[in-house]
Amino acid sequence: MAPADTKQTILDAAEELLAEQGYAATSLRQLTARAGVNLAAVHYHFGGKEALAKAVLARRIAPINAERLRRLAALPAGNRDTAAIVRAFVEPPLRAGAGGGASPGARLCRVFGRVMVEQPPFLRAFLARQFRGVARRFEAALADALPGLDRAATWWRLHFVIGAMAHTLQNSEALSHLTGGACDAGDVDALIEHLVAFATGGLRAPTARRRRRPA
Amino acid sequence: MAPADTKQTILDAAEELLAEQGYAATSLRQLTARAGVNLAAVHYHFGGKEALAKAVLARRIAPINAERLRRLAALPAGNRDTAAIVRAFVEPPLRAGAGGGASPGARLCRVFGRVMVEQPPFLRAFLARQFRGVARRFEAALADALPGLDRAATWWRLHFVIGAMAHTLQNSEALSHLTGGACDAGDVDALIEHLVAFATGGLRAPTARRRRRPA
DNA sequence: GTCTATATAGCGATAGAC
DNA sequence: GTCTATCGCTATATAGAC
Repeated sequence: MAPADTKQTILDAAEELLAEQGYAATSLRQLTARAGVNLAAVHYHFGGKEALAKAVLARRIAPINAERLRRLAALPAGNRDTAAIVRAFVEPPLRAGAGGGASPGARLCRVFGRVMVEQPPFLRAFLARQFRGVARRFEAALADALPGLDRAATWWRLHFVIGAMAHTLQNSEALSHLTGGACDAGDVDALIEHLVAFATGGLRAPTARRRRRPA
Repeated sequence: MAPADTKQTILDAAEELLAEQGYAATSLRQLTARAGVNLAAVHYHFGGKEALAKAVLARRIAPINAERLRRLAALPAGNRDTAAIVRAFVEPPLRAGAGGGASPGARLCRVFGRVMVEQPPFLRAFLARQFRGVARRFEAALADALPGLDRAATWWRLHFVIGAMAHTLQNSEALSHLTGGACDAGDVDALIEHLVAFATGGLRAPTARRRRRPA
């Protein structure tokens, strides 16, 4: 096997297993067995398990976030179209790796949803650094498009959109099964339209007045 | 230590660690050290690590789902108040264990959000069984309240609400930090109002027409 | 019911031959 | 760059004394 291939093979297998099982539950032995490479190759090429996980994430996150910012910047100045902002935010990760639009791509990008919720301690700072700038820019764009919303509400709602997206990246196949196929996890286009419609409606919702605490 | 106390102590420590680290990353040694009990006591009282995890989850999920169904049943017949349905769904888990409403309770119920996304293989069937009935009843209630929505859209949107809730259970402290305290994860009342307003707006949003695939 | 001691297995990581 | 062999450690689980 050519040297460059080994590194890519390890990255691909790691991405697959991280998406399926998460970081803690995936062992390097299982990974190298599936990839058909030697155990020591992981340490030679990446330095260890933690560094490998960061490499897997960086390979996907960087282009996704670049694409998000590119789409956000392409919106007209003074944009008030909330749906367009949502679309710029959720479409790049949902389409990541989905070259064919079918399930193999869906599996590839699930690692994204997985690590967003697992967050092993050593990844927390790494992930926060990767996403903080993008979150700030989208929050600002949403605040401009929705001037009636105070900042706390804007942040909370962006947080909810991220949650809906992450949960979908992670669990949409279970929903396909539960609904007997009525919700098709492989239909990325339909999924995106459903999510954009829902998120836009949620972001535009009137702010609730504070309720009294129930007794 | 009295016998009954040992079992409870183990459950409490397990819940805490599962919430913080997840299933795979938590070892029985770490758990028993924190609980101040012997390693063998876990196997004596529960039979093993997997059975312990199921016991931790069942202790919280059963009363939460019972309370959800109780609140749903308490709504008037022919109910069209989407917000009331959402509230019946999200308030029990968000308030679970939050006796004081402060952060210790928030920590207790995070295990809920954690396992909803981690899903070790042996828990998948267990969790599906715990939640399937509740999900079906709430989907039916939403379909009644929102007759303009087709079934696939109703299921997708319920799925998004679950995602927003799970992500919040799991990560709201990170949001507190990111916003410099403007979003206070310890303020359960405010959180619930934000989530209910967002989810209701998302559920009521007009269904998107199908877009053409981008080139 | 609680403890010590241990069985059995798997882990990440590394040294050193090739 | 790739391999074998292994170190040092931790994991879950259990046997058996008390």
